Amino acid sequence: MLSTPKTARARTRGRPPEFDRAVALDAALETFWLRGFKGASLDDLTSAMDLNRASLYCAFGNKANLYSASVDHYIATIGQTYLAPLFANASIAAAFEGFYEAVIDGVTGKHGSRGCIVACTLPAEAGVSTTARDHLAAVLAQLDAALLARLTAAQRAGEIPSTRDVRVLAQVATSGMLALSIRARAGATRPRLRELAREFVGFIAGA
Amino acid sequence: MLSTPKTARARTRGRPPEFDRAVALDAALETFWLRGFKGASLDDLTSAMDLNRASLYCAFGNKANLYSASVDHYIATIGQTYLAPLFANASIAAAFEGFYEAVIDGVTGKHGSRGCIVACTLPAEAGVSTTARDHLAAVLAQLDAALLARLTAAQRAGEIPSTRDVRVLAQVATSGMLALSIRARAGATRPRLRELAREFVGFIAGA
DNA sequence: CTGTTTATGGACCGGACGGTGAATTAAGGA
DNA sequence: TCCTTAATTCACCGTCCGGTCCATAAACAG
Repeated sequence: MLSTPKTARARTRGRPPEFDRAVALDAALETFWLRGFKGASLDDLTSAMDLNRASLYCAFGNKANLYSASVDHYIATIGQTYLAPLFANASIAAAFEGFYEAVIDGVTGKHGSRGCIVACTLPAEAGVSTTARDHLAAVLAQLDAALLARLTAAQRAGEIPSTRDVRVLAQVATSGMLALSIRARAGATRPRLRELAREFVGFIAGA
Repeated sequence: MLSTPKTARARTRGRPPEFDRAVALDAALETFWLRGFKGASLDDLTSAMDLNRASLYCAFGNKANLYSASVDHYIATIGQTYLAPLFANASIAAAFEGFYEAVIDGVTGKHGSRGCIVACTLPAEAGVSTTARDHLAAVLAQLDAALLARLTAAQRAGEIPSTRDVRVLAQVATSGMLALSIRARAGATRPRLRELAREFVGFIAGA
């Protein structure tokens, strides 16, 4: 029936929704983040989102779509807070210090150390779902690209030798984030994570 | 009834098992590796292990124990093939080249790119199960320790400056493995993984 | 042989799962 | 006002889930 799952809120016909899509996605993200895709039941989701099953189904299609939308929501909100320091700092060292500090803040949140939903829950699904695998690949590529942009800028500014392959260096920087995420999930404390982050910054900035 | 789940195969009374525990664990590992803990049903497991539900339950207790045993089995078998090159190569660079090459071989196996069961399926469970979280922490610490042993040997041999903190460097080396694993799960090809591994070797060996 | 011990095969259980249908309600359009 | 559209409520469905029970089979001890 509905070809597009109402992404744009185009018309104002019919009964208006009683929920805020962004707020609902926040709650879904929280749930998936902690429990993973398979571990989050529809009961978990509807109670966290304060939403009826039918409403959820009408708004997001099904559980897999909701998970996908939650991951995208994560990228668009929390993920951006990770990237913000990159271009808010002049030196490449300060930029990546700020990046990793923001990441550590994100993966050791107020609700406990949950890591990152991408690094900690998507890979499990990627083994059985090709769409999850493609989603994981796309997110990694997106992160690589953002970090690469900052690195190339630094290289043009002479902060990084032109002999260095910044494309691979961006992947190393992404690796640091993945590792911080998994270690946070395993219970590592912030000081330990900061030690690790500092080492990555040293490598990237060429200490 | 049974206080100990028959870990040691002590006596030879009663009907002998028709299955080989190691072979059964191999099959369980394959299943969990691909599908994750929640994604692998008992039907999946029993058919892969060619084992009856009751036999499985008698031998391993329950699904969570079987998963835990599978992860340990992974460490004891495949994990060791990763570590073997570390001490089989004289130079620190060659040692870690061999290590990452073995890792890449493992995470891009003949059954497709599945990454590593630890990096790709354990973190998802660590969000809801404290035993899974502790298991993840223990495995990471174990890997850190193994890599640290090689690094300290290299430092004593003068290959690594004494000013370098090899403890953190070992965590960096582990990070490289985690990243290779997740990227393999996302579908990265071997040449791309080798590029990344080479950069980590340069990082560690101080190229 | 008989009794004991352990593994096997297969049926079975209660519950949780993802998803659906029908009736109701609230808004805009004519 | 009446019709259309869309969101909400709630009960419901078939299936799959992890786990258990029981009768039977195969080994050893006596």
